[in-house]
Amino acid sequence: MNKDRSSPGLKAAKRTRRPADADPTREKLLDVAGRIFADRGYQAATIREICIAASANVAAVNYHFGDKLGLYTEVVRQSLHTAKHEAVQSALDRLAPPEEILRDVIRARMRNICRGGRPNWHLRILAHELAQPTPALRQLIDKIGRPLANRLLDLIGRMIGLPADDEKTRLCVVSAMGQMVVYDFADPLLKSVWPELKMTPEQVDRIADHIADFSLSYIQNFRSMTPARSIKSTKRAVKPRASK
Amino acid sequence: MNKDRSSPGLKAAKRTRRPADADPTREKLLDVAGRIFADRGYQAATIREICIAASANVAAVNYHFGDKLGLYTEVVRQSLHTAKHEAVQSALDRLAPPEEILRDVIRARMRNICRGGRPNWHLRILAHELAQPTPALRQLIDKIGRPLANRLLDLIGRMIGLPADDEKTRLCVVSAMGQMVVYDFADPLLKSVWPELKMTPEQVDRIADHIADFSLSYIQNFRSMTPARSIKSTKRAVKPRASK
DNA sequence: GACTAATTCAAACACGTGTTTCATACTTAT
DNA sequence: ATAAGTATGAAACACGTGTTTGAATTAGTC
Repeated sequence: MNKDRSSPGLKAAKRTRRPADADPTREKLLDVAGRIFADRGYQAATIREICIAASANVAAVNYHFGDKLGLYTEVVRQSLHTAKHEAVQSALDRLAPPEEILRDVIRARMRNICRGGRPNWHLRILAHELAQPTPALRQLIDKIGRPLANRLLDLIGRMIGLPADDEKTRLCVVSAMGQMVVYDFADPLLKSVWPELKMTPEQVDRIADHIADFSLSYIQNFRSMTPARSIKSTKRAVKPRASK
Repeated sequence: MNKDRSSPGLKAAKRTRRPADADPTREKLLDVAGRIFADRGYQAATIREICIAASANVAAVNYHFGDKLGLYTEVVRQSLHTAKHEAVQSALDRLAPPEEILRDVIRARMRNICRGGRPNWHLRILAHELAQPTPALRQLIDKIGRPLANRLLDLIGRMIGLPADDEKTRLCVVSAMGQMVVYDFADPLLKSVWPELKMTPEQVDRIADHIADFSLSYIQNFRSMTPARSIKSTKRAVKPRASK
């Protein structure tokens, strides 16, 4: 509790060597911690393992970040400010037919799962947070989960002609997102029942296209299948069971 | 390592009171451990917490189950032998049109997520296992994940007229399963962007029907959209973009 | 080159964990 | 009632964890 040490973890001004912002051990620590937190989770990851991998002393974490949670939240904070999620956002800002926007968003999101063959650790941290929440979960939801979901609600709501907060709109958004997130959550299960799944860039693009096709098939036909629904939207639309 | 104690954890024959199979503390321990393991995960759950909740001594776990992992694997084993997943299996065994089978399977699976309002802890254990695998993961995959996936591959493969191991068939199965599992994996995220999601039995049924409609829309139209594909199956079918 | 602050290091600390010990109460068969 | 095996209880143990300490080392400034 007592922070009588100099503890530059919250240092406001470092006298020298600020411009390059290159504190080698601090950077190395963040880099290594990101990967280790991502595949072990916050609790299971140990400071000693991180420090050994970063060739740093155990006390380095407490010196530079205060404590373990400080290191973790800084890792999460940096992962949010990275350009990884920008592709998804920019796809949503494009001026194009909604079908194309949705397709591009799905592709951008899918490409984020694997970055050059290896799974992107930014998303695995979210997976761990959902299983075992830490104080960083709210931050993650507010910064990436909620904005994306809200934009998708608007987009798909327009496509099916229902308000964004209609239950049917939400169901469609969850259906679309569920198809995506299963690939970074259920990874061990997928590998087990689908050995050919290698997540190469080409295959990831095929997956993205499939998800877009799969989703658009229902979304694009929804309007024609629901006869003149009132704007206030009752609970459920008529079942589009046998559309043929 | 040395098990010189009597250690009935692996006891083959208990002299008395076998018929009722009612060892109170053992049963209580299993019951409590199931819930605690389910929402904390294997590592984060502590033996002391479990024993306090079960009004048992800390040594009870080691006495009845050998060690923590023994308790956990027994919890998992019992959760597999329970009747929870039978509804899903029996739905697959029905003699009915494939569309109805798929719809019933989805409904049975969705109803398993929430058992009377409260989330079913059997599935939350799987969620934790996928994030932080333990030796029990393989068991879970082999007993529930793989069989269900294989039957769905057959079912959907027949519906779209492609072999079960075709990439397109797998993509469709993952799309269907992804829509379901997102509801027990991304629970905190869903609650955040969809406050009205209460998972009442009625709403769960609506969700299940939606997932079935959403999936069948693509699956049922797939055949008519792919012109006479060769049996060996090229990589991708023609995009069913504008089916109207 | 000396002084000062920042940083690193090895060691120790405090604490929670799973596990074990051994004494005690209990149950059952003789 | 007695003896033997079963189950429980409180305390202690061994170990890994995050954290702290204080000295040693480095880097920057005059």
